[in-house]
Parts: sequence; structure tokens; C-alpha cells
Amino acid sequence: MLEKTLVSVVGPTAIGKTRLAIGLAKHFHTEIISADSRQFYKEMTIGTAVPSPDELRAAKHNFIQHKSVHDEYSVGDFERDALLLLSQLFEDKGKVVMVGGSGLYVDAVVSGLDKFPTIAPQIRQDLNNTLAEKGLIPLQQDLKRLDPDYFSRVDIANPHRVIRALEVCKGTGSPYSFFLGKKKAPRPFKNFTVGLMADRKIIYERIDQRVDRMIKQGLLEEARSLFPFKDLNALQTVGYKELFGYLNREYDLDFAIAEIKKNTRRFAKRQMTWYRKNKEILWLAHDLPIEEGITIIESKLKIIRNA
RNA sequence: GGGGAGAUACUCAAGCGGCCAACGAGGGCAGACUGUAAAUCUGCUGACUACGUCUUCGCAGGUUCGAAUCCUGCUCUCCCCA
Repeated sequence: MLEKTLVSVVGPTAIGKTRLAIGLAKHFHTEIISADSRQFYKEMTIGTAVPSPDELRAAKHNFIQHKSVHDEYSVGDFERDALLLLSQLFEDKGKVVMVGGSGLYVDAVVSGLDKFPTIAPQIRQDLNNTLAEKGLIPLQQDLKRLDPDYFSRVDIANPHRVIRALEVCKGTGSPYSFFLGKKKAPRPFKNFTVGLMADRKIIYERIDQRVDRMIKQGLLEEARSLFPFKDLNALQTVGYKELFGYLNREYDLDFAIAEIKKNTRRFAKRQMTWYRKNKEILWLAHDLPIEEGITIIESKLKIIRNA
């Protein structure tokens, strides 16, 4: 019990992270922290593949559907909330399991983000308006003036990157890069990350099957109920945005479903790209029996402990 | 049987004598990523012993210094008239 360890499970969508996480949580008699940026929202269930009631009963999950799509909730908020909860859980638990499909969110808990002051939402609103009316170029010029250092490093073709940096510059009066690279608070626990992998073909098949299942379960109705809020950030989500297009009579349902499958595959690809560069991850085959996976993880944890 | 249109890379689709390994779009692949991240953005996408070489634009010939682009024949597809 001396070694507090956060065991994270990562991997592309639909590969079986939830199952492994539950197996681990039961094995370690502990709880699960979800680091999935879309399972936070209580209004979304089917399309985000939230764990089933049975699964939720099998192990205590945290940060599942604890927010509303109407709430503002950022990675920074999540990092803070997760660390707070972790410190509580580690009071009487040696291990905590984290599952997440959102690489940035997992990394935020594991490694930490720099601290940024809260920025008034109006600033971003204004920047978005500028983008819509005048395009990206004036924003790029602004950034070049306000933070030449970051300007030379960012992907200046990416409006989100440029606007985020600018909102910090404008909101704080300091360059965005001023806040970067500060010493992060050390985590009072060790990290161990397990990745699930499979052949591309298998992942894509699983995705297709899962999308079909979601549709059968009533994803369209769920999307219909959220249609009035389709412009909210939380609803810029694969599985919903495509159905909004259908509900808006832009194309037929078959097309929408095909788009969901395609976009989910692309999402899975991006997840794999995110994790691929991380050499610390212990990769396990998706079809390895859970007990075997746990045995392997246990032995690796022992090695770490003795190191 | 007669007349017309067309066959271009994984798909769709430009090109209509040289600047074409061939616009563009889709799809795919690869990558980036510090509070929008299931978001957003970038690159590549004929083959290779790759800042060079080799084979492509239905097939086979021909004209030309030079053809995806012009001519002839053939094959196939579509439309109209019988």
C-alpha cells in the first residue's frame, strides 16, 4: 500500500477499454476515473458509449455523466477535479484505474498542464467573430505581434490554436508562451499506462458494428432530443453531428450512418497517433483474456516497484 | 441495323499537341496537438535502387522533334432512332 499507482488504460475507441478497466478495478478493489471528454455529459449516453448500468455497478466510475452539455468544462477543470479525487482515493487505495480515449485529458492527469488564468468567454467569442468575418490572417498577425515566440512555434493554420493563444494574450496581458513550460506540480503517485491494440481491420470492424448497435439502441432519438443544442461545444461529437445533418434534412439517414462510421474510424486513427509516440505504454492485444492481461500488468508493476 | 456521346490514377472528375505523373474533390495513409481535443490543423497519395530514374490517361497501330490531347482500326459503356 506504500506505492500509490494510477493505472491508465488507453487505446482507440471501441477496442474494449471499459472491460479491461473494470477487470482491473475489481482486481485492485478500487475505483475508475474516466478521462473521456464526451462521457462527462449526462445528456449523451448511447452515442458516447457510456458504460452500461451493469458495468457501472461492477466498479465505481467517476466523471461519467457528471456534467451537462450546457456546462463549461475544460481539460483544466478536469485535471483539477481528477487530482482532487485521486488524492482522496489514494488515502485508502493503493491503485486507481483511469480509462480514457481522450489523450490530452489522460496526459493532463498523468503529466499535468501549465496553469492558466481563467479567461472571460467574451474574448474568445470576439475572436471567433473576427475569424468568421475577416478570416484567419488578422488573427495570425495579432498573435505575431502579441507573442512572436509562440507564433513561430504554433501551427498558425490552425484557428483553434491561434485563438486560444490570443485569448490568453488578450485576457491576461501576457504572452501565451509566458505560461508555458513552468514546473508542474509533482504527482503524488506513480503512473502506469496500458494500451490496448488490434489490427486496423479489426478496430474498424468493431467500430462499424458498434455504430449499427447504437442506431438500434436509439441513437437517432437521443440526437433528436439534443438537436436544439447542436451548436454547443459538447455536441461537436461524432455520432451526433452527423445525425444533426440528417435531422436538418441535409442528407438521408443511411448517409449519416456511413458518415458516423467514417468519422469514428478517423477518430480512432487520431487516438492511435496520439498514443503511438508514447514509449512508456505497455501494449496488450485487445483479445487477450482479461485475467491474463491483469497477470501481465501485475508483474510489470512489481518490476516498477523494485526499480 | 442507323446516328450520337464517352472510356483519365482507389473513386468521381479536369485536361484537349509541349509548362502533365497529369487541376480539383472524395476516399485512404501519415503527422501535429497545453482549457474547443469525439475538436482543430498539416503533409503525402503511379512505381521505384527516390533532390534522379522508370512505366501511366480503354487496346493496337500511325502522324509529329514531341501526344492523355491529332488520325486509323478494334473492344467496351451510355443515349436516341429502328
